[in-house]
Amino acid sequence: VSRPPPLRFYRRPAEVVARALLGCRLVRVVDGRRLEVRIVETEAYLGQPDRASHAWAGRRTPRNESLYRPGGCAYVYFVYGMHHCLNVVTGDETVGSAVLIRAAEPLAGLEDMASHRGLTRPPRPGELAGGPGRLCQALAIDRRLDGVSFSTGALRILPGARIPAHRIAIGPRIGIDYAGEAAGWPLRFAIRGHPDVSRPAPPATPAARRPRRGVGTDPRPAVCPRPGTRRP
DNA sequence: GCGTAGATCGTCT
DNA sequence: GACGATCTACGCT
Repeated sequence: VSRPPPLRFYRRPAEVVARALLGCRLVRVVDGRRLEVRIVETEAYLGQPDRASHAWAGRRTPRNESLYRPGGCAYVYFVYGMHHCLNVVTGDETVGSAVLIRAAEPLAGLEDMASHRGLTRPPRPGELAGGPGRLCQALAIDRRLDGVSFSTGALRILPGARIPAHRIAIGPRIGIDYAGEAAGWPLRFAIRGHPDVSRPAPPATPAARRPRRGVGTDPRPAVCPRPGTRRP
């Protein structure tokens, strides 16, 4: 009944796609078994102008080659000697931009996901796919899926409920303190208050804001390039 | 609840 | 030879 989004869905600026992917479903077929999750947290990486991006300053190596493909395919990389991270490539093949899938809500195949994660006891909220490394482990995603299309095959994206703006929390990205000015850019998107989000979301209204860690509390300047512009 | 350390290796300098 | 777009266990409050 629901088909993959058209390729033009992906061939837009990364921050637009990052927001649009919230609520979409991710379907993984492995060993003939179907695993399904709903995307609840994403981060945009803008490519050349973005110091946190693997394509910063036009960097291009065998590892990140998939970033320089047209939007709509996967970029999977290996970090910290033990974890994989899944990205959705965005824009056209000159940009090097992508969206990191940070967290998802398990919908189907939870037993298999728990098994992939090495869990014996019942999973607590966020324990199966709350975090980029956990998500990849739960869905058995590794470098073998680097470059595959999200429209066909073993890893698909399907449309989901559109998340209204007031349900979306926006803040700086996680784990990129080395990125200078880009570290403060508001490129992390999450469904506000969702239990599977990898870190706390801010209060619903600015008036209710209290000192707290998480999306929306970083004091650094929130400035990032507008789509199509460049920055030194 | 919070902060910190250690794991572990592909990749690029 | 250094360093991660991370996760977990552990110690302390």
